[in-house]
Amino acid sequence: MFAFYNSNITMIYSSELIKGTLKTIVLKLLSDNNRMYGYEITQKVKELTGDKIQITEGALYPTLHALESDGLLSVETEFIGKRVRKYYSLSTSGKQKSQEKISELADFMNTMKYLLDIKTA
Amino acid sequence: MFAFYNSNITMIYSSELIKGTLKTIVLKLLSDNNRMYGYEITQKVKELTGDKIQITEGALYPTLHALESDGLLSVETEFIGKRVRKYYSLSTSGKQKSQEKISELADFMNTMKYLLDIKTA
DNA sequence: AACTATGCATAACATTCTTATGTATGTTTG
DNA sequence: CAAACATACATAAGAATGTTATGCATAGTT
Repeated sequence: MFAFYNSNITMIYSSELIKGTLKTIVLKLLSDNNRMYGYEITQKVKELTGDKIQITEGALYPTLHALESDGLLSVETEFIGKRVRKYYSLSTSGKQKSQEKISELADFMNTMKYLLDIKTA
Repeated sequence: MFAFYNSNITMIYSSELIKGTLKTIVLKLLSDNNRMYGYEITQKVKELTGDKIQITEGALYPTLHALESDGLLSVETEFIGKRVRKYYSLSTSGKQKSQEKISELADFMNTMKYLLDIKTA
């Protein structure tokens, strides 16, 4: 057996950290890319994070559906050969929401950075 | 009615962001402070974050119990007058775990900062 | 006397993931 | 050319981890 199985050579973040950030990540990517489909989003995140963040399909697709039913995304279904592909893009309210969520997360991270760095002794 | 009800004058982060960071926050505070009790932790976090992060008791106490049963924390019960107070401090493995979780979160935040800032167009 | 703060605890519920499973097409490789 | 891998969607059961509500009790403030 290999002892490297759970090593940090490629550190994948413990899943709980991703929680709560997924919607923001999706909205951010869509605000930069006009339109994307689900599988593309998973690959883009992997690529941009050097495999550190891997979005599972079980998490992504329900999230996309939720964002859509909240009116933040619009969808266009296309066929590549016989295979379906669903392109998502931000609606007007989605663009606004996107900015809000990005700001909030950026602010939160500053706060967390402060919390982690300070010595409170 | 007041329109300021949900305003951002004092922006409290949407709760989903806190998820997954609570254990790390607790471990960090304990690594800086030798020993602390639950209520003190909630107040310290409020103070350090300018009320932006408010840890609820319903989240904190179960978390402290979980960290304790994982052997990361040890407890000393004291009485202030007639009122009980439970002081928590890091065990040896808790100190190690604390460092790991802090590193992971710091790394995660760098990754997220990159993800949020970059333009992928 | 009433209200607020300190200090613990737990239970019902909600949210949001993971893991597993399902279906189907397209591409690469031994 | 068969098997394996990659692309592409979807959903359901279960786990994890919060919120909200409630409960109890003591201490301080108005």
